Amino acid sequence: MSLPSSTTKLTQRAELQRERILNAAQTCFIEHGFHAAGMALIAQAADMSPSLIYRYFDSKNAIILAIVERQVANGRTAIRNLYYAPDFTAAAYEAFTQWRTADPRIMNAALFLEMTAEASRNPTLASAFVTSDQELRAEISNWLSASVADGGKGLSVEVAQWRAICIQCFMEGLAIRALREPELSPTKLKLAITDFAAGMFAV
Amino acid sequence: MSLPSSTTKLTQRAELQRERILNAAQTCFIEHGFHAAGMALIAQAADMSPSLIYRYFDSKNAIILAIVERQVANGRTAIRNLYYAPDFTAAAYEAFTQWRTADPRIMNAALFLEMTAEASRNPTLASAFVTSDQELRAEISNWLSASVADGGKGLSVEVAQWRAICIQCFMEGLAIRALREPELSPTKLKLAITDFAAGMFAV
Amino acid sequence: MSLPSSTTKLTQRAELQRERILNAAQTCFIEHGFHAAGMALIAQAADMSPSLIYRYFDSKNAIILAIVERQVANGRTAIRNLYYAPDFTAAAYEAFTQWRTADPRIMNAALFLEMTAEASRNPTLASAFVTSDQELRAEISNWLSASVADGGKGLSVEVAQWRAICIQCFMEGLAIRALREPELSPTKLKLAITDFAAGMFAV
Amino acid sequence: MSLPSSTTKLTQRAELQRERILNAAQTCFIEHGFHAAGMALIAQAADMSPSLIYRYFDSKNAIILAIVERQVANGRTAIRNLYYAPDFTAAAYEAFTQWRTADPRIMNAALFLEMTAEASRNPTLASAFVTSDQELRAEISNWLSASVADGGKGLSVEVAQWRAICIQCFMEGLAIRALREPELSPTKLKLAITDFAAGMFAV
DNA sequence: CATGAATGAGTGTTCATTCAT
DNA sequence: AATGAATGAACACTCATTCAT
Repeated sequence: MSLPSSTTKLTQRAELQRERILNAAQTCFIEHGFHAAGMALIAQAADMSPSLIYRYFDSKNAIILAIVERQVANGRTAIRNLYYAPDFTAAAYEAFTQWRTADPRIMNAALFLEMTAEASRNPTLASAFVTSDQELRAEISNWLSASVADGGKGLSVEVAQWRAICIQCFMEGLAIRALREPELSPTKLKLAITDFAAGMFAV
Repeated sequence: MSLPSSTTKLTQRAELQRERILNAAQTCFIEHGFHAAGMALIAQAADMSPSLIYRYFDSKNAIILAIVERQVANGRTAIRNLYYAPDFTAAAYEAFTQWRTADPRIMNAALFLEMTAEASRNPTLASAFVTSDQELRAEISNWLSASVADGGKGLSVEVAQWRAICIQCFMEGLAIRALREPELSPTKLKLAITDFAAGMFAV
Repeated sequence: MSLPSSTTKLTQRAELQRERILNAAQTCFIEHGFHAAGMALIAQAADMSPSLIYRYFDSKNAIILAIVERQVANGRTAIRNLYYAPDFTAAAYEAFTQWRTADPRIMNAALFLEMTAEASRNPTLASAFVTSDQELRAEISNWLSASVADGGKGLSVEVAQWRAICIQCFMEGLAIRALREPELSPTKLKLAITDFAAGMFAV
Repeated sequence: MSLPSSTTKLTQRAELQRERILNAAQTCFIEHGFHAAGMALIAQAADMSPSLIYRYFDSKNAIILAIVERQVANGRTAIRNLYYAPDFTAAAYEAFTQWRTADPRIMNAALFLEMTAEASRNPTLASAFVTSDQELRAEISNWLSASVADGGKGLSVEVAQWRAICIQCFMEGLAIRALREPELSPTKLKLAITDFAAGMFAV
């Protein structure tokens, strides 16, 4: 029992270091952008030497890839918060707010947009996004078509599909608003969300 | 008469050169991203030497700034196409399609997102966007609150304000969709737009 | 006539720079070896910035390749000195001496050996050497089989072929001696050369 | 009695480890060259961790030095094969062949040349070679001047000295041929060797 | 005895920018 | 107006070496 734990510990340490690097990198990427954040800066943020990073990641690109993967996973939980919430407007407004956090566990808007822009040039990213976005939308669609008793909105399957697209566009549009107009009046924004939701949830 | 015309000609030529550079730069930025597109590449695309670019722009950053400014202006005309159009769905779908063009007169989605992400780091950009986006939204709002006879939707001024926010989010959300799921089913997308518009235009 | 000369001048300058770099690189390679001579050192020796080197050569490897090519060409003239000379012993001894010069127009022994060793790992080099060495040997062979009246040694074509191999081995063996025993007694060495030549030139 | 044996065992083990490292290093050096073969590669070839190597050698340079020393010793036995052999031509041709083996007990041509080139920059190496090469040549000389009854060639002591130089040059020249023209016709090469030997062994 | 973790100095290379012509 | 030549600072990355365990 002690030996297995020892070997596990080694792997755990490595995993811990990887996460430390990813968090540092993410912070740097948010603050300076993918390219402007050099390995030296990331290393400094992770409190280690640049060379050590290469023990855990093959290249800077591998770091970016790893962050993208992690964020794709995080994205799903972010959406779930939306339809598990009792008050859609409040939840969506919080989403708007959170787009600007630097918390590495939560998707950051600048990172999201830069990743998305990069997808138009990097096929690997592109196909990863296609898959993940379709799955995400399917989940939204399921929620909309579930019965009200089950916490859904009771829409027909067909309608749910269109509406899922609308909601996805709207929520991601909020990311852009969050970056370009962070001071956008909360009152008006909440009214807008409520209005939008009313249309989307109408049978 | 000859001298003034000569100086005017020079200025005209200068303006022409600036535009040639901006067009070349924009193409390069779309294809490779802001940082990966080097001055050498831009110069080649503009069919001139890199040094000559510095006669017309102080730095690479100034080029980016100029493109942003130009695009801010273009953005307005893009939105206008929307409410001048008889068929909103068709117009919005065309907007989705055009987000991916490389035509320098039309806003490109990758460029738009990269610019937006950059705004979170560059205060100059940020304030430019705040102003331009507010103006844009005001225009949408005016359209929505104009009488049907005048080509508007006859909404109350208050409601029009919220709806303008919704429409802005939705249309920009389409930019993200255009990049991440370019193969998204046109049929479903059009249905989604129609559905969304129905809610937005309802009195 | 004037314009062509102008364009020629530009090319001449570039060619001059290339040669300046090659000479500097060769000196550095001789003094420190291929790998230990960094671009910074070469640049310093050429009295220019490291980046400027990249205007004239694609990579450090391209520089090495260029030096090899140049030396392959030089090798031929070196051999020719041998059989144009009235006194073979004196000429061969001078060859021994010159193996250690740093003059970039003359093959240096350390460079020669390092290039040769590298050939066992780099196929491009390898095939370049095969060709050049065969041509070189053919020339020696022709010399040996030419009539005495024509400055040759009057050997049969067959014998000349073997002897050319012997001479090539011997002369290149001198390169190794020049490096490992630079203080080798000139007297004994000359006697050795004379003795060797007597055997080689005997009908 | 137990303790001494224990320490002896340790020393034996240490010596074994050193040889394991040297063999691994030599293989790597032959395959990749001195500089391109990193400590990590050598360690992997020796099936141990890079850090452990430093328990047995002070530095990478020390490993190179040790290999050189070992090869200096091996060189002597290689030459002995030559004059112990009944058929000089066959023996010399085999030497040509063996210049390209990777067997760490036998001198490899690429290694030999790289070491020799290095000697022009490293005085320690240089003086080691001077000594060893002189001894080697003395041995050849003794062989040539020994009576035919004793397996020698019966040459005068004076002539033997020159001829030894010739033979050394020729045999080492074969190393260069082996690297640059490994496909050199065996038939012609053997004829060349025979011809050369005839001249060398003539009284 | 043996290792994985860690580092600092160095590698070749790129690129926005300046300047003489 | 226009260019080729030139540079310095930065880049991602490597590697021989050390050290705690």
